[in-house]
Amino acid sequence: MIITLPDGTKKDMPDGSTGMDVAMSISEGLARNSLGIFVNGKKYDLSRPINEDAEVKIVTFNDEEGKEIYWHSSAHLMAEAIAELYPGTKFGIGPAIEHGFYYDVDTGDKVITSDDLPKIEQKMKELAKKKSEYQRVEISWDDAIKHWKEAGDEYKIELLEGLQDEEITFYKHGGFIDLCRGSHIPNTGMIKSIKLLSVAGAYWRGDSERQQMTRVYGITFPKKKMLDEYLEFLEEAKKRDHRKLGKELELFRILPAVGGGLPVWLPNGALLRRIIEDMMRKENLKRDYTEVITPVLGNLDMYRTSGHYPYYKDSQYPPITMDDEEYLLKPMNCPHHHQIYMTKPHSYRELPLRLFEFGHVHRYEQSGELSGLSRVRSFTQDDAHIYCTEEQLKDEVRDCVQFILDVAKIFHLDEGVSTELSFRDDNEEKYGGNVEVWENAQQKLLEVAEDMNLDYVVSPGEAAFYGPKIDFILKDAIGRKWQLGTVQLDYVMPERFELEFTGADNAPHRPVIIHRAILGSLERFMSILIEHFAGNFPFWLAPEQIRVLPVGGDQQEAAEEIMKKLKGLGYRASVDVRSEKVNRKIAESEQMKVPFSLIVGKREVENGTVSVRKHLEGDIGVKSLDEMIETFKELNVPGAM
RNA sequence: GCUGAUGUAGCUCAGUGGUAGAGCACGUCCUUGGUAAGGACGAGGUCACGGGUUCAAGUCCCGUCAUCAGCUCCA
Repeated sequence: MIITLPDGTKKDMPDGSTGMDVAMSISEGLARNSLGIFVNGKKYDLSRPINEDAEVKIVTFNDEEGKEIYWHSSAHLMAEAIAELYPGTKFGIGPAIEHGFYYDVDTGDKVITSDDLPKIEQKMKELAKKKSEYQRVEISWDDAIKHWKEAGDEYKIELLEGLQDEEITFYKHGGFIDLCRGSHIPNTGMIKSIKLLSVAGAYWRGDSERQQMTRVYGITFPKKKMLDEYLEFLEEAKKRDHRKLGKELELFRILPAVGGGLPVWLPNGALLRRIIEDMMRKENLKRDYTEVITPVLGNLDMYRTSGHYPYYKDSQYPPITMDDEEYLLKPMNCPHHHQIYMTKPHSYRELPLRLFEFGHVHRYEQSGELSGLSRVRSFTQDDAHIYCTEEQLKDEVRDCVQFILDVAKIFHLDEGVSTELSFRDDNEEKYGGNVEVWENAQQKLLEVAEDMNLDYVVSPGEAAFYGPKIDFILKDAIGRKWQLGTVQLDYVMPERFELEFTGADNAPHRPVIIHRAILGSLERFMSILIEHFAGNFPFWLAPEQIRVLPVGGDQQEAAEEIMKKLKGLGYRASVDVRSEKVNRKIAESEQMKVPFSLIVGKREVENGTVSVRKHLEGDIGVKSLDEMIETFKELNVPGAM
């Protein structure tokens, strides 16, 4: 048979050769590190014979698919350990996840807690050392059912019932056997470094009506160094947690007295937010958007017209009734903007009309969902609606995409931007508008993605009910991905609100609406920004940019003069005149992550200079104040670092 | 919303049924200093809230609220 490798190389190998044979034929090193093989796109164990001509791809831990196989096998190893330690345990599912794996287990009366993790971890290490081979066993459905009935595991039986017409396989290693599609790594000995991370409750099949099982999370690596790096990454993420930094840097607080999910902005945070808003306002105006302001309440009928009410009742605050009229705390700005569009007749000459607003909305998120600034009940979107003609649509979408990319660059979030095109799923009925219009719109989005060279994936079934969209996924400084900007096409609202413009033919036409947000919600964006910069904001963003520190009492006046001069030039400066040692003042300025500390002692006063300490860099020497002001000027620009 | 954990001074946290604590922050005073925390004294508490058990509750029980982890949800 002919085996074709990913680089196109063809190898003639005997029928029945295994993935391991293929790996061996390439190099011994590869054979040692391979975790699985894809044969004509299907996952195979390395020990499974290949019986036909095939295109193959061997995967190692460096491949996403390799990690998936490795962690899935690790989940089996953990299950074996749990089964040995807690006989009678029933097992749900145990997949690989983005970082590691989990297994849902039902240990009956004995509940596994985090205190038990070291013991399980230890057992896994013992079992791994045995280098037990993972063996694939093909079995009939009836025999499979029989097996799990004997084992008394109703979860596996339920899984099997959903697999009646499929090929059933078991995987066996050491003393453990599991219903599993595979594939797996050759043997448990390849799992070297093991860390169990946490336990949590999880519903069987994700259904909150059903049995809650214990989900045990873990991660494994082929090298200890990789585990150490991962644990370091977790530490780093913890250090950057915006909830912790938000408190330490006095940016925001969530006060029980105010309410869950209702953050209050402290002076530093309010400043930071206004800086971002001012920058965004300028960027919007530059791109020919016009700003509008609409109230946080709106007549309920308007939301009935838009179709938002009552479908999304679950996430809305209950309506307020006044003078026999019902009002809703607005959960989105769209209908308000449509009403603004409707205040006067429009000519095709006015289009595209771009309305933007820092729209303050309220959504009643489930209590268990609330988390810092990432998920709140009161937040502000940098929302905009573009009313345009079908012909203008593509250009407008392209401009929105460029806008998002430009802003990502300003915040240094432009490395590794990816996008998701959310399209309709023709098997579902939730969508408004007709199919051809959708097809056309989706085609346009695809074209934009292609033209602009976006890194994109298409996700059918992820579209909003009113139209397809492009979502942007940005990567922060430590590689975590966040969904931020979104551009959504809408053919439904113009119909519902009967929006019109007069064309060149003097006849009424329907505009198309683009919904777009660059940052999404200011709150969420700022949580990401805080973590991205670890609180070390660049000069132009820092709420406090410069702190002047007199060394002794004699320099107090000179220091105050400097502070006033800087403030006069528009910088956010302060002075620390307390009768503390300069060491102490420096320590506190550094803790608050102020970008520049200007130390003013006897020598500096005499020479009209300042001794400059830059946050994260330390003492950078004595400079003239004018020279520093030049530096500040260069740094006080959005995007500068 | 569900499961579990947590809730003590502004912050971080000790406190296993018997007089509410520490460090930092805060105030006053001393100290006037040179690149990450000088000293003394002082003030500060509805131990989240409500109920219960007990001679006695920060501590045990129940409920509520909030926070955290995970699940479910996120138009």
